[in-house]
Amino acid sequence: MKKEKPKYKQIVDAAVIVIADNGYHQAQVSKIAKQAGVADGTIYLYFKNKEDILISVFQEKMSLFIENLQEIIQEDTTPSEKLRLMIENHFKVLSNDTFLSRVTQLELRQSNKDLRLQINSILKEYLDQLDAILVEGVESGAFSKEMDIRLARQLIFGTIDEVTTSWVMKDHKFDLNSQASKVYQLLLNGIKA
Amino acid sequence: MKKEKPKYKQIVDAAVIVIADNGYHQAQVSKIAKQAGVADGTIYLYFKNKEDILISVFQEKMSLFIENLQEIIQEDTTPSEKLRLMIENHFKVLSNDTFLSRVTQLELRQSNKDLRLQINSILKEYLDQLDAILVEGVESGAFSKEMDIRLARQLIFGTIDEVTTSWVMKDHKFDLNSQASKVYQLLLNGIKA
Amino acid sequence: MKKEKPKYKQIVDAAVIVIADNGYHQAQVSKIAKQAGVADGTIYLYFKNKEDILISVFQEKMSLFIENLQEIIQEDTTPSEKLRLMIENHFKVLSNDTFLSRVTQLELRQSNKDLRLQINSILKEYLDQLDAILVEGVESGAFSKEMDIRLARQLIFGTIDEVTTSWVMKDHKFDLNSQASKVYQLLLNGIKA
Amino acid sequence: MKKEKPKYKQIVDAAVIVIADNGYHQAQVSKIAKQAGVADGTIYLYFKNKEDILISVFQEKMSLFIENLQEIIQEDTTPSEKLRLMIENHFKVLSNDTFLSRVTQLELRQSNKDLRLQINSILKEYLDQLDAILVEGVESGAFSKEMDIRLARQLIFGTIDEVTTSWVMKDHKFDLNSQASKVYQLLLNGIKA
DNA sequence: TATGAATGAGTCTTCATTCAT
DNA sequence: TATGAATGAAGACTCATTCAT
Repeated sequence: MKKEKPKYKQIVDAAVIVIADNGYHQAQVSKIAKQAGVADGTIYLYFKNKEDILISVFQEKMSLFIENLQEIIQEDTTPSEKLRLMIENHFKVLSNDTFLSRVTQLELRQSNKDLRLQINSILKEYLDQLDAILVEGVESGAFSKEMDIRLARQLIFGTIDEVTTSWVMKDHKFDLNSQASKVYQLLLNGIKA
Repeated sequence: MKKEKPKYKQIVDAAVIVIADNGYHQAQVSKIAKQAGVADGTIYLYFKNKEDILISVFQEKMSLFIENLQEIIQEDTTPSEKLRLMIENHFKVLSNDTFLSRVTQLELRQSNKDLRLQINSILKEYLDQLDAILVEGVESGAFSKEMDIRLARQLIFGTIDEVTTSWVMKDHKFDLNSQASKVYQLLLNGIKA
Repeated sequence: MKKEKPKYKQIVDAAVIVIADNGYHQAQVSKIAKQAGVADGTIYLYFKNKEDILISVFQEKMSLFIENLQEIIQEDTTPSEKLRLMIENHFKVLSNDTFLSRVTQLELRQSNKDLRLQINSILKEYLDQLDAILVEGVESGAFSKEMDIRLARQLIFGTIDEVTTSWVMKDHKFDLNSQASKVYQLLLNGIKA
Repeated sequence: MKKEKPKYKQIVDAAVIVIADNGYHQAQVSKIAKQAGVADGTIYLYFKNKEDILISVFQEKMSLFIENLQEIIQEDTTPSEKLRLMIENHFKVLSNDTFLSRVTQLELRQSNKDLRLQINSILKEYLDQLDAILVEGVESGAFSKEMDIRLARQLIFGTIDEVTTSWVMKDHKFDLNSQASKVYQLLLNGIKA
């Protein structure tokens, strides 16, 4: 499978760096190829077109969130604790890779509607995991029975995303990880029973 | 002042329609000129460049939120009630102009970092109003004393924005206004004392 | 009408020269623009795309044949004489413009099937004129009553085209005009009553 | 000799099919290799470059005409009869292989001047055979003494080629073989004594 | 002989902006 | 003020050919 070949990963990683450094609109295929140490044409042996590179970037990096999240959910903890771990994990992954955080919070959002629809469908898996936590919480009585799951999801994801974007736009000047417990507390208040 | 001349408004309104109809990347200056009923060159008598048009679009339309919000704050109501009215107002303004909602939630976000920084500085006035409500709420004892104002602002704005974007991406299929009271309740829970 | 603007003709004439000099596959749009003395982008104010330039070259230049031919047919002469004049005219037009002859006999034939279908539909008007002469000749008894019009047209056009192409491929080394009477005699023998 | 190796013929036959199916400009080396069941690189063990493949296609397939023609000429018949048999043979060979007819009449003509010069030199052998018939006819008194051999050759070849191309462009909709006697008659009239 | 992954040169087209009128 | 014809820079993608295995 092509995704397991080293050059595939080489190019995806190069794309993250080039986009973070130059911005989405200045991330030419030739720059990505140069950063990856391959010829321009080689890109097209692994990706259908430029859009395909960007989708793959998101797909590959999103898995960092999702894989961790699955471990957390499998653990034998309460829904509230799962939520806290999810927020901590989200902030930790992005804190550890400021290149990636620029790309996901700022640059990739400059793509057109088609690309964003594709990104959303990748994101869906993450949001589905979040929904599962919320449903479990309602059923266990930890979260409010009147709660609208979709709204709660938008509350949580919207807040996390806004906090993260703000952190990136302020050039990572404050410590994102240390925000986690306060964000958790605010969100938990909103949804708890 | 140039902003009061009829052609200035003509061009800004034309830009909203063209961007909503064609998307950000397909909103060429010549299309905006045609929609506004002026020559391409005339645009440059009123705007420095294309970016200047887009900033002006945001600036002009943002005032819809801010003017209403000021009336609300001036009213003699509790901070919680002000928050509720602000959410309702936000949803109402966007519900009334689906063209505008497409433009602010989807299309204008495809701009580059510089443009978004400018947009953020316009947005700041709106967020400052929100901060004022929050401060008032803390001082009056309605909102939690431990609350971090910045985080609370991100909680509120992030959630409103996420709900709205989701509504636009689902082609306005559900009624945004009717979400207001549930969103208010969730957010209030998060921040109340 | 856009075809009357000087730049339209400037570009068509430039295209003939560039194609004749460099060959069909080496006739880049930028070369044509340079030869025409305009910017690359200007080409696209007058032509939809590169293919449109090539079709226009054929269209504009084909009219040289057709307009002359109409004068000849309107004259009060016998069908045989009309045929003779048509052949002479064909050879004369191409003899007078060796650039054009390279382009029509060699270069434009390297185009893909779509373009050639378009060229054929332009050519049709010319062949219709030829058919008219043939029909008139059959009716007047000058040409054989058993003659198949389509075959006769292919005999005449095929021969003229082969003679001309051969002249071009031999770098115009012999005098094309002086072949006219012999070609006429051969063709007339083939079709006369 | 490499031309007798099985893979050589495999590749030439694959090229005919690929060109007929996809057109000259869409006949990439990799498609030909795939159709032939060999690796891309293997092509270059048997052919110098892509042009060499195309020349070989013409060379190999042209022999179909020439070998038959030699048998006809060796027979003890009159020059007029030889001409008739040559026309019939030409039409028959192409009728029997519509793939080949597309390739020779339409696709291979999209090649550049160099390739066409090479093709012409291969064609020369065929035209030389035709010349021999014409000379014999003049000497035997069957064809006109004033006849210009080169013009007569262009009359005959140009007509046959035009009829055939027309048949291909009309998607082989009429029966080419049945045109032979009428074409023969027209041509004979043109050149007979 | 045979493979096929890698190479990298080459080009059409768009569109924000200008400037002579 | 207003016009709109003209400008020209910039970039994604293809495919014939090579060469290490």
